[in-house]
Amino acid sequence: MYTLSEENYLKSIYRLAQQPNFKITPTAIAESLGNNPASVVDMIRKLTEKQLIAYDKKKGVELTQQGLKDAVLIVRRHRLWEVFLLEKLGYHWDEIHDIAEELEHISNATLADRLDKFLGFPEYDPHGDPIPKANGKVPKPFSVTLTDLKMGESCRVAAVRDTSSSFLQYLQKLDIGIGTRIQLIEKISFDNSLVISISGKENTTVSQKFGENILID
Amino acid sequence: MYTLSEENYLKSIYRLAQQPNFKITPTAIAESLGNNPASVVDMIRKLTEKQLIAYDKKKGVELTQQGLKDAVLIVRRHRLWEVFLLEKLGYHWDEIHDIAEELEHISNATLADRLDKFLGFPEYDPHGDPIPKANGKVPKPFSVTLTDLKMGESCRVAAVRDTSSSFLQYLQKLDIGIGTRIQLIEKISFDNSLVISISGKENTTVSQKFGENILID
DNA sequence: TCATAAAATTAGTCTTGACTAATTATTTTA
DNA sequence: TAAAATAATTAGTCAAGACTAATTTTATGA
Repeated sequence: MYTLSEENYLKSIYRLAQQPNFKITPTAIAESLGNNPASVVDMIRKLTEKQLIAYDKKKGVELTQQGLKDAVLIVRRHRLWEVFLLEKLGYHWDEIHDIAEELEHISNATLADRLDKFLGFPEYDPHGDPIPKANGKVPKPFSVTLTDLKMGESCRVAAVRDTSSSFLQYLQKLDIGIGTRIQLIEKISFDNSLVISISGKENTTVSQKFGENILID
Repeated sequence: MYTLSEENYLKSIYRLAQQPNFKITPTAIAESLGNNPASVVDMIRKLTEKQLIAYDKKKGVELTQQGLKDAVLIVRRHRLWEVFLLEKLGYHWDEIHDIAEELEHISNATLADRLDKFLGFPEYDPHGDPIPKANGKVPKPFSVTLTDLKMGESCRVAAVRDTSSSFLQYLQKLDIGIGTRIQLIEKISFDNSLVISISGKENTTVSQKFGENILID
């Protein structure tokens, strides 16, 4: 289909486009890929020529219909492989992302669909992100975070926003996974820290940033 | 680990080294990869510097201990993925090679071993080639072919030598797969064609070349 | 053994996708 | 609004890994 690089740019642009009202600038793409902005400008030119994106100084970068379709397919593959790695091969939460980064680029007309079937058509990946369907439809993502809870309320962890391994390892340490029950005990108004009870156990304090990265049901 | 290209060269050299008494020349490598000999010379230099191969004009190219170890691992990954694609995802015999060519390059310390376990530690891949073990040991390959059968004898198909999709598709047409029973009815002395009965059905005539590519038990 | 063919090698080029440094645009902010 | 800061872009470079064309080595066979 496309080169490794092209696919990574498409995916990165797709991910950035998930943030509502966010203007996708060359710098933003550069940061998300760890590349130099100059390199990004080159690739923007290339992808524009291939009609996968449109770039307008005012609006920033946008995926075209074709670009969106392709990006969604890459994300679909990534998330399906994550499910495979976790459920079938027994990897941990924080190990699967990097491997899926490589697996997602394997292109074969029916691979994603066969894998999807083999896995039982999962709707969400192990990080709770929605897995695009074969027809390109994307299940609704979770959007409420821990910080939206009211005092005393409890919830189930549905997904996480940050997927860095430092965050995922922190979660592991706190014994938090998909489905874990969390109750909000107190909000510290000084810095919006959250005092929570995990699975009914003793209270733990976490930062606002932490809370914003926990999506709940 | 290494670049895509480096890995492909290693694997190609390993495959060529399987043919006994075969001198691995730049031209041979070039042909097996579909590359230009000039490109091969460049890569021979590079791999020699990395101490993965040794090149001697008299002896040709040989894998060093390290090179052999790495090549075996790549072949291990390739063959394990082939088993996965056939057994778990339901691909056909002739579709899996090309996909495994991509999957084999995914490097993660434990991926091959986890996959191996998940598949039940298979000894041979769907083409009947031995799957190197985690410790680098390679199960004994099959070495007797259809042409070694005596008149009237029958056998089981254990593997195939040629893995081109034209051959594999021909096999599919003849309804021959791993495990299929074949009886030798007659050898035509003129051109060594073989008259065989597949799974006890009516007789079929195949060429000597065909027979040499069917490994049997 | 010498001429010819084949193989190996060298030299130089190309493309991809990165980079740095320099320049130009655009935002901020004082 | 002008100066300063930030962002975007251009120009030029680099490495990997392929190529072609030319040259040198090595084999082969008359």
